Amino acid sequence: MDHKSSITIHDIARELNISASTVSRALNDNPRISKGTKEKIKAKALEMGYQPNTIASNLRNQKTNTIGIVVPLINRHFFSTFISGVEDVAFAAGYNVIISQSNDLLEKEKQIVHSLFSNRVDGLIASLSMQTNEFDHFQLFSKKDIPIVFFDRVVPELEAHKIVVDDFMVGFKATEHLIQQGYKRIAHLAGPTVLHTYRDRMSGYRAALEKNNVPIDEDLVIYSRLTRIDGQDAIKRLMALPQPPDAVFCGNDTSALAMMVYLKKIGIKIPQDFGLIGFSDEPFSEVVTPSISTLKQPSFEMGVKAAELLIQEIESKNRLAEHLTITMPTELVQRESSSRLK
Amino acid sequence: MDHKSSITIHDIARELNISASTVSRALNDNPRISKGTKEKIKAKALEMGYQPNTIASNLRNQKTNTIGIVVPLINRHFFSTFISGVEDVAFAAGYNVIISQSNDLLEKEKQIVHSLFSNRVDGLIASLSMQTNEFDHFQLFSKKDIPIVFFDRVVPELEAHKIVVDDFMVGFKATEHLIQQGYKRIAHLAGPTVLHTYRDRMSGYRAALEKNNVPIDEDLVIYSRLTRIDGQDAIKRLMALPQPPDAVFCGNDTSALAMMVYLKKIGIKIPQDFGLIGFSDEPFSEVVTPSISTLKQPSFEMGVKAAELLIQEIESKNRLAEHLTITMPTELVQRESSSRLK
DNA sequence: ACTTTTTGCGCAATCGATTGCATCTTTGTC
DNA sequence: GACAAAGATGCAATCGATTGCGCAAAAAGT
Repeated sequence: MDHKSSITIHDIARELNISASTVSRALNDNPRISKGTKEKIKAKALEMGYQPNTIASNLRNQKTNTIGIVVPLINRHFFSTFISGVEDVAFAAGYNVIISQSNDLLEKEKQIVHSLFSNRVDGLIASLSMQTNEFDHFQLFSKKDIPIVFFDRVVPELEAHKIVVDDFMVGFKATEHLIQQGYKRIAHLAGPTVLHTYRDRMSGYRAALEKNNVPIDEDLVIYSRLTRIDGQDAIKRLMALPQPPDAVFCGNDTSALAMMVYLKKIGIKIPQDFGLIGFSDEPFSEVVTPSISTLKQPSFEMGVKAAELLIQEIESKNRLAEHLTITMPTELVQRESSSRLK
Repeated sequence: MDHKSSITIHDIARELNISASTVSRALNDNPRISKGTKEKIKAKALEMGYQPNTIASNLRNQKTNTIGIVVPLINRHFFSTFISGVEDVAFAAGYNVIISQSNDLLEKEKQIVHSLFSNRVDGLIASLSMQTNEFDHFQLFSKKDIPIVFFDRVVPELEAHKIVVDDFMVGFKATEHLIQQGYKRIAHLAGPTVLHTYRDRMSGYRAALEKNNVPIDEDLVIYSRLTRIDGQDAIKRLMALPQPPDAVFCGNDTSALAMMVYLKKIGIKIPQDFGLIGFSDEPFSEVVTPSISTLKQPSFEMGVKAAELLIQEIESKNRLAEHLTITMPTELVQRESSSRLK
């Protein structure tokens, strides 16, 4: 009772005294098999508890019905929500999803991408690691014409489909909102500018200032990795300036929260004395006190879109000639931390 | 330029005028191949950009190096953190992770489990859906001796390994903590009692009350699904009682937060007039005001343990006769919402 | 010089499902 | 009744990597 070799179509065939081909065709509802035989076979399959071996089928069909996902870290609200969206669509379309996290390490990302390739995923959805500055590993896929969809962290160099938000507008809207609320000296905590995302947001920030005739002060722009510590360090530095800012547009909500905690501690009133706005609408942003204004990106929908696009590409015989870039809308969520005007 | 059939070991063999067997053995560092030949082959493989076809290998080896995960929803802090832990260990051990979400639907869970089986995952890690009250679909695995590790939502009926927290102690510690802080009428917002988890926590709650000679009042126990709405409804009901409680142990942090928001709104002071403690230490619990006391479960470590146990089972020739139940420690995180004593 | 052992490698089957082509039946038509 | 056209099913190759067994050549032993 240990040699539980699964039952195969051959076992069914033997029982019924027919050929395995017929069983295979019957199970796949091939019109060449008569109705009667089909029923007999299906009944037998059920009776014997037959479970198809997807591996064998995959090998023969050169298709795995599997999508690979690469993200820096699964355990982050944006990514897990995105993945949730992908999984929903993928499941409905009959695809499995293999997930790997790069931990923001280029080396691990490379390994993962190779592994996913060897596993012959039908398509790939990826957000680059923080370290990623070369892209050869993705060529594996493009060379074999396996579709890729990048999202979030993307680079223009990549010839592939992309799902992004309009980062320029993010920076612009956030900054202009602060201006409209009457803040005068608006700082910006930026992310690593190797990433386009952050460069664009910064451009938006500058553009909003310029448009509203607010002089740009380079002291008010700080570059970091947007962690909690970074936020704390940044706000300390900013408040230590001869002319400290009275508002900050933070590259994410995490750093905005860190700033808020510090400002509260040193007795600065938010939003009366100081305005804060973040990005991405983390779950905590709504429930902290004061609640944090932010720009919400449609994480789940981005995952849905990514999966839809990828699957469409996988299943269409003639691939899109152009590489699509889908820009998803962001939404300003005004909360207490930036609501100085009534 | 469209028939980009991958290069196989046969292609390498042809180029080198040797047999495919030799190539296979060389690539796998089989001692039967001479050093010189190995080097020649590996060099050629690299030159030709050979990428092994894992599918083919899997089929032949009857092993996929893949672990299946089933969770209700990826996009939930506990689950995504758990998965992150699994992925870490799995990757290091050379396993891929296929993730599916049941959306708390029994039907979807069944489909997923079948699909993962057909994909011949080497092992399964699962948390049951809220609806799950039958377990035949898991028999597929046990019958073929494929190891399963359940976590979080488990049921005693299942003959499989389990990773859990000591829910009784959770309830007990939370309740006793409130008692020690001087609260007198302690309510409990419980989850669906079909799940053992919640039954055990309730037992802990009752035990703590009994031990401290606090009479148990059934009006103070409310059953729900622990959503935000549930929390809000529950606290309204509780506060409308002739003798409302002065503290609540909530089945999770989400409902605790909902309660807090309501209590603040109606002007009740936390923790002076009312104590709150939740469960699971959501990211927001630390940063809301007042911060929410809670019991922290080691999500990531649970994932690590689950993966380690599963992989060990997969790779050991003789399986453990016994089914292990690993109980992970929880930690009381005392924060403002329950800190009445200085 | 002859046998035994070791070393290095190839043949062919295997994993389980799929499918082009061939074969055999049945039905239909004149 | 003869022959074509469907209709139903089987044969055998295929997907790509792995491996037990066998064979030949080289090395070691007597």
